[in-house]
Amino acid sequence: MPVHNSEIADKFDRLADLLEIEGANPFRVRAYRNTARTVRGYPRSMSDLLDDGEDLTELPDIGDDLAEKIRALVRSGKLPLLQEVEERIPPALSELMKIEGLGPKRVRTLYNELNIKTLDDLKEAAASGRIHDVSGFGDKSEEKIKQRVEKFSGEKPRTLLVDAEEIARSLLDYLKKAEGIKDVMVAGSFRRRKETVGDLDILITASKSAPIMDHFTDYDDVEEVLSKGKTRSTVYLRCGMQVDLRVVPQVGFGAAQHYFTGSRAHNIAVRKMGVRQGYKINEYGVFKGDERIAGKTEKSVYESVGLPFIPPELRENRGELEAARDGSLPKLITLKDIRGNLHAHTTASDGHSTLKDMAHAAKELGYEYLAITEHSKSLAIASGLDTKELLAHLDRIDQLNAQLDGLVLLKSSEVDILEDGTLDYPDEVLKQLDFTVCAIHQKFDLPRKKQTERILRAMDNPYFHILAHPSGRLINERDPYETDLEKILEAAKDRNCFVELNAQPKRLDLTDEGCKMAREMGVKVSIATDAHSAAGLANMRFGVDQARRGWLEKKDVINCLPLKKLLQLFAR
DNA sequence: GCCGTTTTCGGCCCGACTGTTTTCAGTCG
Repeated sequence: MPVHNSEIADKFDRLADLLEIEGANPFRVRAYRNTARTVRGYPRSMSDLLDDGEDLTELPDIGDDLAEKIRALVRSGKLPLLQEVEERIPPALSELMKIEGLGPKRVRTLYNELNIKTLDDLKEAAASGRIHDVSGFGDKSEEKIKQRVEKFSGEKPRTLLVDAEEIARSLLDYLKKAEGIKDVMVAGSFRRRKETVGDLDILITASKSAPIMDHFTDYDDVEEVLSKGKTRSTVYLRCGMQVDLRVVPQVGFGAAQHYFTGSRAHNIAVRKMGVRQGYKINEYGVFKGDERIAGKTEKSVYESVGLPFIPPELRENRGELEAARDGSLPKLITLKDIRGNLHAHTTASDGHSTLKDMAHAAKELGYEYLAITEHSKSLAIASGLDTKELLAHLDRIDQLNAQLDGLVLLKSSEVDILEDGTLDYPDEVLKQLDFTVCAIHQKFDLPRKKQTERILRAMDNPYFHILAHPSGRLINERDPYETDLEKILEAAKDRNCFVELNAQPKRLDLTDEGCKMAREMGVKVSIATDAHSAAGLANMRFGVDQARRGWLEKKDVINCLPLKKLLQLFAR
């Protein structure tokens, strides 16, 4: 069983927590946290990289020492330094740091003064009123700890982008009614269009800030006000989401947008570039000494360090700064580039809209084509069609096509990839389709090697065209099944197959990193909604957002092609 | 612990808010 990147990252995070509590060199602590972040976000597993003989010191912020620690961890599952530290101080102290308002210093104090080692110890100490006497704590601290330890339920959940949009929309409508407000926008990972959002960062310019802050904390959905100041306030909404609101002067709005859009890693890298040129870049502008030299717009911030504007979706410090520097930023795909949708269901299998309604909805969106991809016979739970039903359905599609003007329905199917890698219809049926969308819907728990081979075998079938939702994950609900994406992409490249970026907000599968990998390997992507209703076709924009995060351009996406060219691609 | 168009040593992003202080440390993003 290979050690996953997430396990490696968790261990380094815990090591950083414990060392921080011990009072270790903060920069060394940061180095471990950087490692955790780098490893967690890396598209290939450390285990694979080592197997391929790659040099881990090529990764950002990883030097000889950390490369060796990762290597040992992958080989043995152990991080000896962490074990050493855990013998010195109680491992559960790192859990305590997850309580809002408790950082390394205060956790250390509570441990030294009251021998608090676990969440239960903390709960008990707060309940029995022992905390407010500790130096540096008081009545308010004790009361907050009491409340927060009560409500604490582990990791903070991240909200799906689609849900965050709904929350943000209501809040923004409300905020816009405040007196003296000029600009309002949501920054942060929301603006970077990340698949999930941790909290909302709202940025406002206004003539006066105090009325805005009052208006904000008066919002109906606010459950708790965490802090409230002149330029920044933070609240929890009833749904559990944290919202940070900042009021910034208009003259530095661009700098503020840049600062609060992040990502942190991107910002730090940009600021370092500024420092090298003798500038200070913060949320108020770009400064040379006391003189503001830029910051009205984001473009001016980038220009100050000699770069072109970088779209928010790329700001993850995954090579966008280097690309910007040598003029090779991708010209990212936009929703307008999409000419059709290659994955949709109707009432014939498990969809909720009729064939006709789906066709009309697609036409409304200005599409040239819509592929009808009902489930295949093995997927009984989704009313998969047997051969006879499929052929009858194809006839209905032909009939409707004869009546349609300006939109072509493509005859396809979401064909199950069976456990042995065969497809769920015989070839003589498959060849009657314009193309196929093939997917795994059962036996999610095969070992990685077997699951990968299953997909490769399926791709050997000349009627295989697009691998649908390549990982099978449902965000926050179901983990991806274990596969070797690089091998799959290699095979797709060899066999002229394609991978889907499923645009359902819960799937967004390929991931952004997966898109980037596909692009780099020369495998083209189909962005498709997997719509189960006419309304579901509108999810395309989430797919495009994710594609942009994955550096995809119009030319990387097959459903940006006109119909004739698209169909040529399917001739394997 | 990492890193280098000032550097193989000496830096490492930086400002707002809170609570407990009595001038600021701790936390957070």
